[in-house]
Amino acid sequence: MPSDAEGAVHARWDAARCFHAEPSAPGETYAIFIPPPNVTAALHLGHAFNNSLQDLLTRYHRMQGANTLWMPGTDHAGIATQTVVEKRLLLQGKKRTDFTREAFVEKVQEWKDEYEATILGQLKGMGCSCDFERTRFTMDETCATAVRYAFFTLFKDGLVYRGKRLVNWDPVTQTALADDEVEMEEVDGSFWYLKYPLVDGSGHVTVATTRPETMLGDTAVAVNPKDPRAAALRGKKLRLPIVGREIPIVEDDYVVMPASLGGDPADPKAQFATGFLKVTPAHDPNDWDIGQRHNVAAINVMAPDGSISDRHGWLDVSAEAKQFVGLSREEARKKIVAWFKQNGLLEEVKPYRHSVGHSYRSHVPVEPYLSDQWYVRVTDDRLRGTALRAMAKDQVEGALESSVANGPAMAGDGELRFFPARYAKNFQMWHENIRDWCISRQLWWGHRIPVWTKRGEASMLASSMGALASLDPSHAVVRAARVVDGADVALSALPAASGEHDLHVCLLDDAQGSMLESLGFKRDPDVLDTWFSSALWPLSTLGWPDPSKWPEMAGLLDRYNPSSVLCTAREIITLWVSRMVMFNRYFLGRLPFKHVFIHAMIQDGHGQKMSKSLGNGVDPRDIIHSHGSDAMRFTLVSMATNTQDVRLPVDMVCPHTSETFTPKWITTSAGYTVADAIQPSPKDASKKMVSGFGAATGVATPTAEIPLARNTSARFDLGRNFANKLWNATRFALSNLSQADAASQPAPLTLLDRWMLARLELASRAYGAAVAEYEFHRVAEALYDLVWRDFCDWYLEGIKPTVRSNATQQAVLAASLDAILRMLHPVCPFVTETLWSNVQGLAKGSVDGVALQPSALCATAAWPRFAASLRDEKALAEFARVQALVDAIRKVRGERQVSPKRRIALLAGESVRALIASSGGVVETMAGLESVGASPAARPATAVAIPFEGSEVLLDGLVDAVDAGAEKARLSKLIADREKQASGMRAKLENEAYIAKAPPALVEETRKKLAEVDADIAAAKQALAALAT
RNA sequence: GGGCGCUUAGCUCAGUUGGUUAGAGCACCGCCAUUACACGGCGGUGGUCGCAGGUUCGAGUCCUGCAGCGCUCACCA
Repeated sequence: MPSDAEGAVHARWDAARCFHAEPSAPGETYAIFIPPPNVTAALHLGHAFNNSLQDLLTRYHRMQGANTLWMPGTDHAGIATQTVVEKRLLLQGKKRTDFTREAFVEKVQEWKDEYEATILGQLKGMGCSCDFERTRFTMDETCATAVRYAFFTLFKDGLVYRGKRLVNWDPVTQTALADDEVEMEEVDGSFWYLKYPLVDGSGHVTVATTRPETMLGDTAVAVNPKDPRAAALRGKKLRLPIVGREIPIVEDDYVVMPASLGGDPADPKAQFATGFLKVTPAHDPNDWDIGQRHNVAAINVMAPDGSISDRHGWLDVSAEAKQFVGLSREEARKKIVAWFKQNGLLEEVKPYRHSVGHSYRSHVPVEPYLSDQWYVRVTDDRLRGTALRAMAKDQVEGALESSVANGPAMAGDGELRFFPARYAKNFQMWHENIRDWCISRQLWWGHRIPVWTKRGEASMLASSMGALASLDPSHAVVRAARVVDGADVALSALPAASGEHDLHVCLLDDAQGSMLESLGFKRDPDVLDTWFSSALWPLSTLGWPDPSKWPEMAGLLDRYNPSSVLCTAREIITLWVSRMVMFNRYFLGRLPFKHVFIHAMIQDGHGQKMSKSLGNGVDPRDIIHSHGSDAMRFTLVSMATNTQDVRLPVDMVCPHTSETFTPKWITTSAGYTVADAIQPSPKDASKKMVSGFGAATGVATPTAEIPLARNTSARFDLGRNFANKLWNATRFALSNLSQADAASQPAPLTLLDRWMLARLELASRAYGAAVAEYEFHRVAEALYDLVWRDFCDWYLEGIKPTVRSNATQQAVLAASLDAILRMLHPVCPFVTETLWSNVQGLAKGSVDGVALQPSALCATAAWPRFAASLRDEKALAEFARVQALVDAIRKVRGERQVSPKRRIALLAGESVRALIASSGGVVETMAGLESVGASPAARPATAVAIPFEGSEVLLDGLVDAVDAGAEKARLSKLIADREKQASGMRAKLENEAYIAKAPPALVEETRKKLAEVDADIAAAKQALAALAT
């Protein structure tokens, strides 16, 4: 089996250091940064797919002579990794807070070490030609230096700020989440219609809400100014029930009017709206905006754990309201509804199904929560604008807004190109609607924010300014902000200011940290969003900002940034691609990569995304185990079309018997189809195994008796069969080359030889074109047809009788084999490398027009060069006729079930005999001919006729006696087929509009084709008539 | 709700600017243990290209509408 040798092959590559990039080496630059996989878990097939394509690109360009770097590494994945580690600790009955921060980080570090090793092992197992000597981790020293410098620079430049904003708050893990870390889930809820009385006793208004508990923080009620009731209410105030707070009625366009009062009936909100909207700025993002517009207060009534609290900004707690303080948000909701009911202020309750944001981490509803967080001002033109200006002009939809289009020019403007092009639109729309990026996370695992803060009265802070004067401004930046609203205050204005302020000091390194702490400053406990460090990946992996600190990184930054292409899935265009473009351009003034290639997603057999939590991800090691690495890669490459996600039906392998079987599927409560946690062995139900779903969800833990089952998929048979075919073809070719006859002579190139060389030249061009367009399935297709259809089915079969005595043909065979191994190498590196030395060791003649530079390793071999002279159109056309003739004869043999051993005589006219002669024996070999003769005057009784190119070809000796009935049926069917074809063409030619409007060449071709088909019909009819007599 | 994509043979998918008989692999049927390969060879069966309109000499391909599926962004009155 070809896959046996994979380990040995890897050892040879390592020994030769053939994937190590040296920036000083010659060649065009070709660089790829791996999308660093999260260290949360082992890689699945989605990663295998992503990396197979990157390796194909890398190896292809390496063989083209490029100076290549494929930069590997892993991502610390802040929230995700901390979560998995916390879950594991929970199984041991421990919580994060049972540890010190340092001790906990140590635990996470252990997990990271384990999975980083697993991931790198998987990459090697897949044959990835990464420069493993340069492997980075987003939290290693090099990356940490880059993160620190980037944050410091952004802070200094005013692009990082502290803001009091509503964030997506996870009350369980008590951290802010980025917008994209919130998952929407459909929830059955209710609409509660609450009455708020007017202060003047003249009645009430009714508001509708899905979250009655937030009413404690209401500071206004809004009404649409067009609402007919608005005028009468203008200037009036409401008495907020329970709290007793007097709140204004404000007028705002945002409010949807009920359908009955002229609201748009198509707007679902108009169906249930009352026209009055309670405004709770501290607990709803839209209300926050309304509050800003009308200058009403934001009153936070919740503690960070989501309970009702009077200690986080709520001061006017009435005696009536006291009973709700301390309740969870769920309990508070029930009790507040009950209170309204008791007091006759609950008008109505309607059931309502709507989607609610849930934490992707703890899966509880996210609370919009007012808190202080750090933001990157990505809305600034220096970030957003540079990203938009980077786009290739022809991929921009419409025109960029003029303020962006007229922004400062920069290297790389207009050079960022997406493949497929439609994804450019995603990128553009994201930036056109971008909002500032919340980058602080209340976690322990990550890059800690390098800001020290002291809070106090302005005058007190001003007095400690003196001590800060000693700080080196190139290593420390000081800023002040009002606590009340987070607004920046100039340091010079601080002494005159009043009220509480924050003094923030951002440090480039920790050297001055203890000095600040002795002054009463405290370091921010939060860490940065994972994507902050990911955004720097094309910079940090190359030693930015100061490569001189790491001697082995000298020259990397200038050589490999910008890189050639980023290969990734569409889901992270916004999270990652955008931010890399913004940061790379901001910090370095260039693009991080010129191309963005977005590939399909790998789904399971039920069309579901492979996910860690579902456990439906397939480990590439399972597929390597069942099919081999090359087979996996070839199959994945062949599935890489640019429109369609890949659906992969997955089977299970019984660990007890090694049998492959289809597991029992179940549907989870969330509606996913997964393999039941425990599966019985197909032949012996007493033996059991655990599925990936069982292991991932913790429903079942694998043990020695009930082990984890591997997965496999019949889809990979394609690749396995292909690798096997190549293996056997090579063996056969080698045996012919080593057993050449002593009398072997040079000879002119046969048609078959010329055809094979032309096919190689053609395949190489098709390959290059497909790679340039990132259409990888066309690469697999070109290789499959070249190796299997052309080389094995026709060339190897065709040369069998002649190759041992024809030295020229041996040279062509050896050159073809050598070129095929080279071309196949980027897709199937292991089998080609294993076979390589055998083929390289051949003493063989050269072939004119084929340049095959010698190389010790296939991995470092040069791409085969084919002269344009090999592009022999005549040979291609003539051999196509040979194939058509052979096919026609084989078809009759197949239909008549003639034994392959049976040799037959062919009788035909001059042109067919000339074609057979020019084929150099190929027709005789492939069609099983014993002799070729001229058409006789009298048709032999045992001859069977086939029409070919408009004339009759007789096959004699095919059968002992012609079965007239069967022959009639065969010929009649053939005639019917051709008649159908002819009538279609005839109809066309009789259509005057076709003659008049279709291109003349096409009309001419139709005429020619029709004449040929008609001739075939005539020949077949003649044969039919001969049968009748 | 906005955007994007998909719907082609039993299954998984190709099908480049509209062009002559819509392809592949698997599965299925027949023949073949022929000296590279049964993970093989040769031959075959199988599709009114989601539905309804339109443009065109000509539509799987372009346009409009509809239906279903998926992804993504937005949305908790």
